Amino acid sequence: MTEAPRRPPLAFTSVEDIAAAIRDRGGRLTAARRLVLSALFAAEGPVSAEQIAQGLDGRVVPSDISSVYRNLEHLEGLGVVRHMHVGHGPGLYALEGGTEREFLVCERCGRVEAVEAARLDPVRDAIRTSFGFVPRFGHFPIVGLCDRCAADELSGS
Amino acid sequence: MTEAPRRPPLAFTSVEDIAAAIRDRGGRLTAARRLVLSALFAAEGPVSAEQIAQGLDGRVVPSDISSVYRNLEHLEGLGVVRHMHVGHGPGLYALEGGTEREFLVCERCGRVEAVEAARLDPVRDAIRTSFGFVPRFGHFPIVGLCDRCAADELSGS
DNA sequence: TTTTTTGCAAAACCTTTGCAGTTGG
DNA sequence: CCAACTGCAAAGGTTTTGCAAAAAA
Repeated sequence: MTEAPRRPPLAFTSVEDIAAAIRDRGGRLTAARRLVLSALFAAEGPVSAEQIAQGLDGRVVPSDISSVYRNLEHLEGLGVVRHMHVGHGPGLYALEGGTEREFLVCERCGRVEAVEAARLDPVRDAIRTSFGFVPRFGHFPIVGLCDRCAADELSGS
Repeated sequence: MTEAPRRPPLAFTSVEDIAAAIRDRGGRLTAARRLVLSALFAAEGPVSAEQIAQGLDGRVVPSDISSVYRNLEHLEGLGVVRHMHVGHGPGLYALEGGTEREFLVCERCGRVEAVEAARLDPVRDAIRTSFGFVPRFGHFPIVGLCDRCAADELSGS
């Protein structure tokens, strides 16, 4: 036994694809919900609720922030979305892609790098073996210095 | 070369011990500042600014929360204190002890386990080798399940 | 005496909640 | 039609800031 069971990846690829999942659970595909989903599809990485509400710099229609929060929460319950906390700012939301991903967050430049979850297996194993502790990087990702910033830090800063 | 240089541990053992460090930088050892320090010495683990302001359940004198925040920030600048973020709640503050410590935070029961920083070297190495990313667990510790909660989770939940 | 620090109040920031009205199915 | 949802406004929790009064050196 080396790895804990990993939940099956959900491979949603479009808003319509998600519609069924929403209705299956008694939910409704409203305009506001559609909007949150299209924002998440339009975003290239994890984004804040406020970025979504403001329309992602013109890429989608702006909307009410409390509805955005409620919809993100709803979609998270469906397994379609997840959120994580990086640094001092607001939480960041992303679609749960078809592939299991974890994130490495640079605390210096803010870059958020997605990595295949499986590539962190040795790391999880090392921590479990040494401390009897099972790390979960999904909600509170690994924070540190990306390659560029690590290099900068060694020289001048 | 396997490890990044680690900042020299500061081995403050009492409030008076820290007084010199404060004055060296033009700071003053006021009653409010003394109070924050004694709260940190009295605490058995990382505590929130509000816990300190409220007097740590009667163990120290209560004080104004904005002064607590300002003093924690000041002491952090001196290298005497550090803070970390665990879960959704307020930030937690602790004295920078003589030994380098990192923390493992259980996202289920809230337990904060201190571990010797050196014991995480293999973990840091693995991440740096695989991703060219230098993790720093000081400010955003490793979150997951402690041994007890991991066991519970496997059985009933 | 001079500069730092305090205590209070108010604001800022992120997120949640109450509610009357709207809408999807 | 009716439960689910919306938009607005208000509140909640954490942290920061402005400012006149107090205190350390």
